Amino acid sequence: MKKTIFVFSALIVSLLALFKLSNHVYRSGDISAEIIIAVIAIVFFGIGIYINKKALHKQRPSVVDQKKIEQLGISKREYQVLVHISKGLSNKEIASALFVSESTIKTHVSNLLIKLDAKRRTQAVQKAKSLHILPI
Amino acid sequence: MKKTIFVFSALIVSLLALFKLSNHVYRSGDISAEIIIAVIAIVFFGIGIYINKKALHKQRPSVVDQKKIEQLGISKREYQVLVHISKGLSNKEIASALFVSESTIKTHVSNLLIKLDAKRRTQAVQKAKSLHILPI
DNA sequence: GTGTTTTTGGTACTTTAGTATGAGTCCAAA
DNA sequence: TTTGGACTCATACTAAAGTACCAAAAACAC
Repeated sequence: MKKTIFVFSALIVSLLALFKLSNHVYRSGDISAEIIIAVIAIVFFGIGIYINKKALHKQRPSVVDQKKIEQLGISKREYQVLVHISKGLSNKEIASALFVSESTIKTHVSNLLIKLDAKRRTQAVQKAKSLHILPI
Repeated sequence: MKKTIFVFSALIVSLLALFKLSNHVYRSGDISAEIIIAVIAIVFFGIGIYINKKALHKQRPSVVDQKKIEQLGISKREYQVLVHISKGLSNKEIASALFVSESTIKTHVSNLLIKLDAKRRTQAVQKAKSLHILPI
C-alpha cells in the first residue's frame, strides 16, 4: 500500500515536470512537438506496463508464505517431505531421497496431516497450495 | 501473432493521428498544451496496461488443454474423477460425490493412472497439471 | 550443561489405494 | 443390428498409506 502511494506520487511529480519541460523546450524551438509527444507516449506506455506487471504479481504471489509455515508449526524436515509429496513421490521414494527410513517419513507425514488439518496426502497438498505454503 | 501485428499497426496509426490532431488543436489555440500532454499520457498509460495484460495472459495459460485430454484418451467420467482427486478427495468420497460405487471409482482411477503414466494419484495430479490438463 | 524441540526409528495395527479380472448395461456409429 | 466404447460394479488380492504408540539420538536455546 505504501509502495502504491509512492509510485503514484512519483507519477504525478514526473507528469508536472514533463509539463514544465515541454513548455520550455517547445518555446525555445529546438525540438519539434512531435518528438515531445512521442517521448511522452513512450514514457507513459512503459509506466503502464510497469504498473500492470506489479499489480499482476500481487495477484499471483507464487511465493511461499514463510510466516504461515511457522504459524502452523511445520518444521524444516516436515516441509521437505511436503514438497516431495507434492511432486507425487511415495513414502519409500521420499525416504531414499532424504536418506532416512520409511518409518521416519510416515511420522513426518502424520504430523503434517495433523498440522495441515488434512486426512490424506492429496488433501494436504491441496491445502498447502491454497495457503501458499507450496508454490501453486 | 496476427493480433500483435494488428495492435501495433493500430498503435502507430493512432500515434500519427495524435500528432496531426495536437498540431491542429494547438495552433487553433482552443486547448492548452498541458491538456494535450495529459491526454496523450493517459491514453498511452492505458495502452501499456492493456498490452501487458494480454502478454501476461499468454505466458500463463491456466486453461485446460482439451486436445491433450483427447490425445490421452481420457473420458469425461475419468476427467471428473481426476478433478476430484486433485481436490484431495478419497475414493469413497468421490464415489458419493458422483453417486456411484467405490469400485467404479477404483476402475476409473486405475485407467487414469495408466493413461497419465503415473504410479500414484498424487503423481497423476502433478502430471496432469504440468500437461495443462488440470488448471495449475 | 540442562531442558526442549526436532529428527529419527521401531512395532503393530487399520485403512485406503491400486491391480487384475470378469461381466453386465447403455448408447451411438458402422 | 451388431459392434465397440464408456460406464458401471463386483470379488479377491497386494501394496501403500496412515495411526498410535514408544523411545533414543541430535540439534538448539537458555
